[in-house]
Amino acid sequence: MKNSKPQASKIQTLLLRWFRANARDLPWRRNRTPYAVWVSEIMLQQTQVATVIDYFNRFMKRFPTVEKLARAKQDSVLKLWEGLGYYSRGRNLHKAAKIIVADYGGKLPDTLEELQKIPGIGRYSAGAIASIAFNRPAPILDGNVIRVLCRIFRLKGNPKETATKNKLWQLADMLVHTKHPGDFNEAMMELGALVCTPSNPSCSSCPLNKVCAAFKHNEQDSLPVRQKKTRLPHYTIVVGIVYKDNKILIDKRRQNALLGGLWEFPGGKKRKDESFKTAVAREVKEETGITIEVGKRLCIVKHTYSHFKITLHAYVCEYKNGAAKPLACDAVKWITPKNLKKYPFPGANVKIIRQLMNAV
DNA sequence: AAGCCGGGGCC
DNA sequence: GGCCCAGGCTT
Repeated sequence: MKNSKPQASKIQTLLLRWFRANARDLPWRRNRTPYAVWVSEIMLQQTQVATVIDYFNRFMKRFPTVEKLARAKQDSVLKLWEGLGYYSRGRNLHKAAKIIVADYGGKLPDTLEELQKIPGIGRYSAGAIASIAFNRPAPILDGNVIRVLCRIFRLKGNPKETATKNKLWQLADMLVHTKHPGDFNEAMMELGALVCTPSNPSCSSCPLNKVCAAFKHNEQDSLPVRQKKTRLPHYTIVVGIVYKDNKILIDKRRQNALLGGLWEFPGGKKRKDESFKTAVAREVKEETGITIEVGKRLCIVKHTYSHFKITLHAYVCEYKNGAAKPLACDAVKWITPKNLKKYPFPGANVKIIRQLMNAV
């Protein structure tokens, strides 16, 4: 580590020069207000730039200020988040907007410590907002920076482990440019996204190839080290499209559950010892209390999450009796088919809705 | 420290 | 089909 200090200014100079010539024109770089930086950083958590752009533009158009966001209904916020994933980000962003208006006079705090008290803002996002929006010399460490640092310094520890992560934070802190911290941090991420990519990095055109220890030893393809893969479990899910007087029953998932706050068709895991139709009737009864008659299967939908896979079997059903109540969910509602698009649904349910519209 | 939380881009 | 992504929260 003793030799890395003298390299810091060289790395800074090379990287900033490269960034000024190669930075992408991104919506959140047009007008770097703290609010815009904050929204973009939350959306960009574990989500690629290309995916975020349209969501960011729609969100900023609908909620141009923190006050507008604070006054919004959660359904409106989640509707704009539909399809983006990690919905706790949307819920926390909304919750945080209310806190910022109520406790911070409508202005985002400008220190690392205060920023990390805001829901949804951790060490990375606090550093990103502090450096990019407020020009404070705070380090950041995201997937891109981890990869760049592991290669430049030829770090062979597992980045998932705390000891390695601490070393990386230390390096990021040592390197961050005092006068241009935001540009430097963005440059590190930009390099990771465009040049120092996970596979087939463009080392020959990298501005840092002269100072990169991994490149020197031709180890850029094996760093950072990654851990072993595990097989994803698979579940069979049944759902009911329950009709009553040309209306369909939907329920709102519990806030802290997977896909919390989103609406869905009632259903759940099929047991091994029961038929599909029995499973649909049982799940709908357990969730909403009503009795139904299960009709024909509408479609089969496959969907992969981070930690498991599901195959969804959707059945068209007819309401029989009982009053729908939110027994295992936060709310239930009978809505007309054309109102389906007004509610936020998980991706797998959107696939079903698409099939439903095609069938009509 | 480990598990949980989505969906899409890319190879 | 697997890896990765401008991570944070909970236990």
